[in-house]
Amino acid sequence: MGYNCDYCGEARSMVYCRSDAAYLCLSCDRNVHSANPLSKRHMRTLVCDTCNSQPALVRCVDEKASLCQNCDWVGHNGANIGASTHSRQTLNCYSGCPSAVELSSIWSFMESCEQGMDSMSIAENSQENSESKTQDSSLPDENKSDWMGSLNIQNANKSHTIYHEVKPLNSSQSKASYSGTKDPEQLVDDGLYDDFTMDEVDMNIENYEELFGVGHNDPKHLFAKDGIDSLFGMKDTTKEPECSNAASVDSLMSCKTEPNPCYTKQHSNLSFSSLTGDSSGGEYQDCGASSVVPMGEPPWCTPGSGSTSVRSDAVLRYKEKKKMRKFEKRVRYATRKARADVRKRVKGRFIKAGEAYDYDPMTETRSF
DNA sequence: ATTTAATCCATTACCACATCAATGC
DNA sequence: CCGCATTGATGTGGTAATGGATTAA
Repeated sequence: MGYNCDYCGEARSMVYCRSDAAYLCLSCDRNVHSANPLSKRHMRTLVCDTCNSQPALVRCVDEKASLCQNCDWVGHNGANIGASTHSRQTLNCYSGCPSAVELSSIWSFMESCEQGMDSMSIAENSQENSESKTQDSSLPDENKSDWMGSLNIQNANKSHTIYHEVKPLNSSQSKASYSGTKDPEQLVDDGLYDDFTMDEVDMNIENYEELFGVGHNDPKHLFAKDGIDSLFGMKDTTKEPECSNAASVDSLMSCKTEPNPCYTKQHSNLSFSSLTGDSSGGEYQDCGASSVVPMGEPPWCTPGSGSTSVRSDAVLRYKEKKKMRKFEKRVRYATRKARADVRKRVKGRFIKAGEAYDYDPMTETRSF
C-alpha cells in the first residue's frame, strides 16, 4: 500500500488524499484534483517515507525524510535515542492544484519531489514554471524554508490554497505566523507572486482573524471559550434543538458516518487536519473525523514550544465538556410512548389486543 | 505462552398499532 | 386555497438473541 500511485500505478506515490483514500504521484495528484472545484478542495499531505502508508506529519531535516507520527516516534524516541536531537519540521496538508514551482517553494527540502514534479503533465506548467522560476529566484533560500501560513493563490482560471507550515520544531518561531526574514506582503511586493491575486474569499490564515475574530497565531484564542468544541462550532451540546428534524449535536458527534463539523470546516478551506484536542484514536472516532493527519500535535503546539500547558488545558476542557454530553434516549412523540407504556407484551414483544400476555405494564402482573 | 471455555456487556431485532406526514380529490 | 380521506412510514418499550471483549482455567 502506498508504494505506487493508485491512479497510474507506475510512479511512486508521494501524496495521500484522504477524501479519495488514495496515494498519488504528484502528476496524478494534479490531474485528479484539477477535475472540478470539489476535488480541488481535497486535502492532501505527503506520504511517510519510511512506512509509505501513513500521511507524513513531520520532516526530519537530518534524515531528509518525511515521517508519520509512528515512524517519527520510533525513529526519534524509541530505539534510536541518539536521533532525538534531529531537527524536525511539521508538515501540514494542502488543497487545490499547486504548480510544480509552488510545491517546490513549500517543499524546498524535498529533492525527490522535484523528480515527481518533472513528470507533471499539465501543459500549463511549463509556462507557469518558466515564469515563476524567475520570480522564485528572487526569494532567498532561507525565506523558502521559513515561509509559513497559507497562500491563497488565484492564477488565471484556477485557484488553489496551500495549507502548509514549515517551521523548526525546536525553534521559538513556533507560532503559525509569518516569521521569515521577510514579511509575506513584502514578498508580494518583491514580485514573487505578482501573478497571484489575494481577493478570493477563501478561509485561509490571512482572513482567519476576520472570520474568528481572534488572531490565529495564538492557541489561547483558539481554545479560550469552549475548547475544542469552539473550533467545531459546537457551542453548547446541553442546549439541543427540538429534535424534530435535524440531527442533534450528540448524534452528530457520535455518528461515524455523518458529515462532521471538523470536516465541514475543511470544506470551508480551513485545514483542521491536526486541530483535535486529543491524539488518541478514540477521540478521533468520537469526533467523527478520520483526520488527514491521524495523530499528532497541532501545528502550533510543537515540542518545546511552551504551549503544551495551554493545549493540556484545552484538552481538559474538551474532556470535561464531553462528559457533560447526554446520550440518553429521548422520546420524540409522547403520545406514542404513552401508548407503548400501556400495551401488553409477550417476552417483551407487543401482542394483538385481546391475546394472552405475560406482562402488563399497567399492573406489572403476568397472565401465566 | 497458547488455547479453550465461560462470563460479561452492549447492541439489535422483534412485536402491534396509534400517530405522523404526504398525497390526491 | 382549504378540508377531508386515504395510505404508507414511523416510533414506542421490554425481552431475547447475538456477537465482541474480557477473564479464568
